[in-house]
Amino acid sequence: MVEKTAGGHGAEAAKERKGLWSPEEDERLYARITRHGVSTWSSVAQLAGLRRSGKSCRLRWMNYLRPDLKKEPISKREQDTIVSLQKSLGNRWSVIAARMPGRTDNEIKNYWNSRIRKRQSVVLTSSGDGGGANGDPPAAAAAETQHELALAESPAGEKKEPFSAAAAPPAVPPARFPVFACQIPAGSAINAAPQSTTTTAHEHNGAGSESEVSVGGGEEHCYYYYRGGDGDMDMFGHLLSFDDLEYPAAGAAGGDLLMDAWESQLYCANSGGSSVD
DNA sequence: AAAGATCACAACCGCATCGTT
DNA sequence: AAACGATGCGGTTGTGATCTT
Repeated sequence: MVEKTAGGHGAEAAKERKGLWSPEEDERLYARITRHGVSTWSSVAQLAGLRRSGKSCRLRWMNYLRPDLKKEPISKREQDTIVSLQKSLGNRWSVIAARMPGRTDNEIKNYWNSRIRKRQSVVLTSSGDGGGANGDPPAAAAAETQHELALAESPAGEKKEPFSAAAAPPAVPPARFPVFACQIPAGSAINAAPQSTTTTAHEHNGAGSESEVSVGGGEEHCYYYYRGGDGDMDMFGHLLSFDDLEYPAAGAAGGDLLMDAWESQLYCANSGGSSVD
């Protein structure tokens, strides 16, 4: 249940709100962070006039408001990667998410828990108890489920957006994060390239007018952001689409090494610093 | 058409870790 | 070295939407 008094004034404003975020709260948080960055999350909550904990603000930003998040459903390739990485890394969702630009640990975790794990348990159950009561031959059931696993696409439903992040100016990550910007020509391949030695932390100006190009590699956390200035986040998503990247077949032997190679493609985009126009 | 069941996702909670003083 | 506060992470729960009967 969402109170409709978000951000309301008055003496009781000190009382912390919980539950779903209202569009107004989202807007306040988004505006605050894009204009001023983050010193500490508790101060963000306070300065944005939100009756939320810093923790809650951080979570909302990381999982929902961050402009570099992908909006489209998880693709088959991404699903394969999740399966592969979960197999090699276990439930280290943040590590898995770090290898999947635009996806959050929470999103991946939810995806795993609600779909993949469920399907895998079906496979195990089917093969373990002799096929179940519905008469499906176990092998066929397993195969069917595996096939489903392999082909499953996310349901078509679009995520609901309380306000249009896409209409907002290109935002920048909070100041305290390691920040690297990558600008990649539309349609260009992203190749494994020698790591740039240039890493430029960007200051937040909130105006989206910056055009600095920086490429950083080997960092555990990496933000890419598009500084085209027209606020087109779809372009952003296109440029950095997971499916545009070439990577070794998931699930192949030596997954970690292979994923690292692939990861390096992600994090070491073509240098050259061409801009996006 | 209505009620109940199921599903997907957002958010919270508690603990661990890290950085600062 | 210890204490404290902030942040990060993974597990779990709550809520709204959708599907089924």
